[in-house]
Amino acid sequence: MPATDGVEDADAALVAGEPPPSARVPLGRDRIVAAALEFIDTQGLPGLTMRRLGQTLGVEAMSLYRYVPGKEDLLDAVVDSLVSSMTRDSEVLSAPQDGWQDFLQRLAHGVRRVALEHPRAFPLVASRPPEAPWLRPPLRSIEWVEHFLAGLVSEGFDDESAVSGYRAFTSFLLGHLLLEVAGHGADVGPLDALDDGSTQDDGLVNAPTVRRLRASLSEDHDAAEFEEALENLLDRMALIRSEARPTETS
Amino acid sequence: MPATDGVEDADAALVAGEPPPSARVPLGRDRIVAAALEFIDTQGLPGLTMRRLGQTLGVEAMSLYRYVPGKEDLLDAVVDSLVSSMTRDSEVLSAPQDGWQDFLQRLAHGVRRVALEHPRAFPLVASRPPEAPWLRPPLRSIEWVEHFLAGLVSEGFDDESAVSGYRAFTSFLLGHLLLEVAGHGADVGPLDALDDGSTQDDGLVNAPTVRRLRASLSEDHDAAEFEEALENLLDRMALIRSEARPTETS
DNA sequence: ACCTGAACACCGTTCAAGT
DNA sequence: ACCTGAACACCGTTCAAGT
Repeated sequence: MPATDGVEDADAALVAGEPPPSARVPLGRDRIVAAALEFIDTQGLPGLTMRRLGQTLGVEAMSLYRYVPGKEDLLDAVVDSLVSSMTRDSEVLSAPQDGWQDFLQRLAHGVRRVALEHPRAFPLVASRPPEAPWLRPPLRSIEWVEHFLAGLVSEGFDDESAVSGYRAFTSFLLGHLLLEVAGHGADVGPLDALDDGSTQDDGLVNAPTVRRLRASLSEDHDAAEFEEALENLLDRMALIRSEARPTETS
Repeated sequence: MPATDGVEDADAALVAGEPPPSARVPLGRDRIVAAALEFIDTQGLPGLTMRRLGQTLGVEAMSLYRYVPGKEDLLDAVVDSLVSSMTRDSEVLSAPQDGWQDFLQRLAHGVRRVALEHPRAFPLVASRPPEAPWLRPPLRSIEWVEHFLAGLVSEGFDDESAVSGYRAFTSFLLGHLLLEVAGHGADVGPLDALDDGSTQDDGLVNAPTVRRLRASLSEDHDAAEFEEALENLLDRMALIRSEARPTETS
C-alpha cells in the first residue's frame, strides 16, 4: 500500500491558519521567481524556458501565467529579487556610521557578494532595461539610489557631488563585477565549447606579447584589484567632496 | 518595355574579374553580418530573427545558412565586426608616439566612438562569452590585447604592470560605456514602454532625496565623466609604472 | 551555384475546458 | 481555485528539391 501523501495534515493546517506543511505547495509567484533564479544559476540563462521552468516545478508551462504576466516580467522579477537580496543584508543597508567611506565599502562588498553568488544571473542586472534612465545598474532600485544619495548627503556631500559619486560608483561596480563574474562561468551563448583555460598557440603566432604573458593574464587577482580600484574611487570622491565643502577633510 | 535591369553589364564585369556592378549581389557572409548589425542598430537586438533578417536581404531565412553556421555564430561575427571596426581606425591602431598616456587616450576614445555609434549593438560585445577568459570585453580580440600590452611594454611598463593595466583599463571601459550606451536607447526586453524620461512621482514618495535630485540625476555629463575617470585611471597607472621602474617619471 | 518549400522540434502565450 | 489540452503564431535549423 502506498504512503498517503501527507493529505491527512490538511485539517490541522487549516486550523493553524497556515498552508499545509509539506503538502503540494500551490505554486505562487515567489516560488516561481526563486525557481527561475535557481534555474539560471545551475543551467544558465539561455536554457531558461517557460516550459522547462514549469517542469522543474512539476507543472505545465501554462500554469505559470496565472502568477506571472510573461517571460519578460519573470526576468525582471528575478532581477528585482537579486537587487533586493543585496538590500536585505543589514550590513549593507544600514546608514553611514563609521563615515561615508566605510558606508560605500560595505555597499560595494555587499553587491559584489551577491554578484559572485549568482555569476550566471548577475549579467541580467546589467542588461535588462531599467525603468528609469537614471536607475543605473547594478544599483537598480529606487531604494538603492535613495539609500546611496541620502547616505552621501548626510555625510557632507552636496547634491551635485552625491550625484556624480553615484555615477562613478555604479560605473565602477558594473565594470568590475561584470568582468569578474564573466570569469566564473557566465555564459550567454548556449554552446559551452569552452577551452580548458589555456587556448592553444592557434592564433597567438602574431601575438608574441600575449603568448609571453598568457600565464600572468590567466591569474586571478580579482579580489585585490577590486579592492584597489575601490580605494582609488573613494579617494577620488573624497576630493570631489572636499572641493564642495572646503572646510572638513575627514 | 521595362528597363533591362543591368544584366547587359555582365560580360564586362566578367572580363574585369569583378562581380556584376549593380546586379543582384549574391548575398555573401559579409553582407549578412553587415545587415545584422544594421538591423540591431535600427530595430534592436530582441527583434533580430533569421527570418526577418533574410527578409531585409530579399531572401528566405534558409539561404543564410549557406554563409553562416547559425544564429549564435552570426552574433559572434557581428561582435567581431564591431571590434575590428575599432581597430581599423588608424588613429587608434597606431603604436605609442606621444607617450603611453596619449596612446591609451586614443584607444579609449576609439572604443567609445564605436560604442556610441552602435548603442544597441554594443552590449553584445560585453555579453557574448569570449573565446578565452583573459579576452576581456570590450577589447575582445587577440589583436587588441596584443596591441595594448605590447604598447605598454614598449613604453616602459614591466609585464606585471602591463597586465594589471589591461585589467583596469577594460573594467573602466566596460562600466562606463555600457552605462553611457544604456542611456542612448539600448534595450533588451522587446517591450519599449519607456517613459518620457521623468518617471512620475509614483514610487518616489519614499525617496525624497531621489525626488529632489531627479533633475540633476537626469543630466547628461557622460563625456566629461568619461574624461575625468579616464584621466584618473591613467594617473593610477602612472603610479604602477613608476613603482616598477623607479627611475623615469615621465 | 544559389536559393526555396516543406518539415521538425521547440518557443511564448491564450483560452476554453477539466478537476 | 487551480491546473491543463489543444491550438496559434513564431522561432532556428535541416534537407531534399527546384532553377
